[in-house]
Amino acid sequence: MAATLSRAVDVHCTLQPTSDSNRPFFLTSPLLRLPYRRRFFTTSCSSSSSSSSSRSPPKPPPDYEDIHPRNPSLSDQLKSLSTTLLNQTPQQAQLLTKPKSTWVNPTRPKPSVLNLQRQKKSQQHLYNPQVRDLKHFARKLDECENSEAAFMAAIEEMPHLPSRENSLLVLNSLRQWQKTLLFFNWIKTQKLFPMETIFYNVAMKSLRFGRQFQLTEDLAYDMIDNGIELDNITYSTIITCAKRCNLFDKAVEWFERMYKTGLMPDEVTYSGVIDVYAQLGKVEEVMSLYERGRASGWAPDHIAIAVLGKMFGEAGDYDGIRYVLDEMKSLGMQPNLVVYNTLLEALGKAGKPGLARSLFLEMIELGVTPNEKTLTALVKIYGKARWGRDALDLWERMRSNGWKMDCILCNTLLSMCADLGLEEDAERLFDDMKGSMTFKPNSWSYTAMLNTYGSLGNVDKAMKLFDEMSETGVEVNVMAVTCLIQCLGRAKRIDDLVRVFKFAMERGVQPDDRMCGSLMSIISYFEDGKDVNKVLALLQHANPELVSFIKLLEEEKTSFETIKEEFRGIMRATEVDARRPFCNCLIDVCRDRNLHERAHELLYMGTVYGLYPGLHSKTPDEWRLNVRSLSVGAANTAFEEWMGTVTKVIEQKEELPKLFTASTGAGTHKLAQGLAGAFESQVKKLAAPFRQSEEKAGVFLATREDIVAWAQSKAPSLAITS
DNA sequence: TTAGGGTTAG
Repeated sequence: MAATLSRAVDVHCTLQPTSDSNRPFFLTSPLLRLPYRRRFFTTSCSSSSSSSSSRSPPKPPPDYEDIHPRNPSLSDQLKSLSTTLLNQTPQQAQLLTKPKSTWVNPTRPKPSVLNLQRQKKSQQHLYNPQVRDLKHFARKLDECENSEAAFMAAIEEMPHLPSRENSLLVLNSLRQWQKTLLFFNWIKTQKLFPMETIFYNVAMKSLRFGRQFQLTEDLAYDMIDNGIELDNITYSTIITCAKRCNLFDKAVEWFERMYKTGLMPDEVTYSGVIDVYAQLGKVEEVMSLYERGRASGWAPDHIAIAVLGKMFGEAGDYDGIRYVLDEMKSLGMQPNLVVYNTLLEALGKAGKPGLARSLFLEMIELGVTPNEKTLTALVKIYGKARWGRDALDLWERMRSNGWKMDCILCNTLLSMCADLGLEEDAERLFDDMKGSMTFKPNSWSYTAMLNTYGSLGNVDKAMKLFDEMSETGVEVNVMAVTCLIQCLGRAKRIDDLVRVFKFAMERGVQPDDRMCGSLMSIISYFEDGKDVNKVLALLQHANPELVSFIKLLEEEKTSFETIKEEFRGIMRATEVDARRPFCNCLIDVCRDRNLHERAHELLYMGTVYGLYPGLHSKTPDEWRLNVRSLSVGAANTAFEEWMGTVTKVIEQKEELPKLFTASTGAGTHKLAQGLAGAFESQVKKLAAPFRQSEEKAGVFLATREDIVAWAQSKAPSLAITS
């Protein structure tokens, strides 16, 4: 079986990044030979543990796409743009065909992908003495019944003539998109003046607020049909409307259309589109657009910078965040509150609590007052990092400075209490919230409290709180139930667990993958017996396929081919975030039942499907095994597999590094709690020569010499042949 | 503040 894992590792490390031929025009253009791209996108696949390795995905198996559905490729999306559309404007066509000359010959214009001059809004807001009457009228229209008849009756009472200015004022004052549309159509039929772009733009803004993309697009087609000019405001409104409706392909489509008509985006439209790609996680495309804009002389503003920062945060990409900070420095830009908030959040997601703390201190020093979002980000970071002292210092600072709190911040503080096991602080805040007029505890607050009690094993308090939640009319949701189930499972109170589960089902709670994961982990606490069957019955209700799969794993005659096929089906049907926990639990279940071979097969499958990125990494001097995201059973399986591979390497007399390292983590993360201890006993069981590092907790080390001696002691034939 | 873009919760 050792060979299976080394096969999987090979799959990870032999693939080169995708070639330029598949990239859209702005990536393949020779215009783009810029530092960022060199640094980030030509990194060849390496097995080192540097952050670049996360950008070198393993070669997926043939059915990978089924399990990880992707958005349509950008090159497909932008094919028309690259091959035809841009060529339609002579200047741009020249840029694409003769790019070099634009750089070497300063007399030629600089390549441009955006208009540096932002579109001006019209300055026609003259003093209108009828403003009050018209706004009052708009309010009445908003309040009238949502039917055409009621609207037509109400419109009779328009206090002044529906002149261009008066109509525009009313249109702009309406809040409900239905009314905006009715009023828009009405003024159109009145034909008192020609409909200009601004009327469409105002109407679209209202439709965007109501997330009505189809109607927005209909208006745009109406403009095209009637020969009314679409300007940058129109396009950016359409694009952001599509974005808000999660119709990213539509956003790209309208951006393409804009170039097609020869209109150049200004910085607002441009950063809007960059955000579209950022939200799709298309980092390369974003950076290409960004760098091309920069090459055109664009000085990005706070909004564009925040878009980049958020994108790198979502990707957990610290190098990217550094790039954003460097960009700001070179632009001479001082971050504003939103940029600080975005970067704090990003640093949290990239796992850099210390840098987040420094950035927060810098922001305070510069006199920027944090808001609820700033504090929420920081509280979350300190909680997840288990930085108790920093968390409590910050909380104290919040109190003494009288910084404003909102419901999300309070709930984040409660979650932090759960992370840090601060029962009394949580109870105090929870009681304050109950007494507050502004925000009462909601299902998030109850869930955080259940988590606090759960993490401390305070089962009775958790049960009592759950009763209170059910009685006070707070929505009993799947997350709260899952927290309580975890707590009851750990306490092995299975009958209570069954009761809670049934109650939740009666209340209409829909089990999700996270809940199934919890049930499965509880199954792995027990080797067999009545309790397991009780939990299996619940899992059967929540996810029958999973129970069938567990039974299949337990049957000796099941072939590896069947396991592979069924595993694929299970993972395909599972939410991305729950796939690794599922695989971990399944491995644990197998090991508890002494099905070690099965456990290895599952680990192999999990590795092939990319559930354990960074499990193995190699440099010439050091081979590492990182089991921090694995359960105890999965970590033990991975360790056995690793040692098997190493033995094989010794057998084949291939080169070995000086040092072998296994990281379990030191127990700051919930999953890692106990992992180091469990790992140590596994090492002892195998008599493997790993010792805990004295400098770094949760790291185990072994030298080449020790490993070779150990392997030879286990298989004397190795010693004879060497 | 009155036609367009960015930031908070399992």
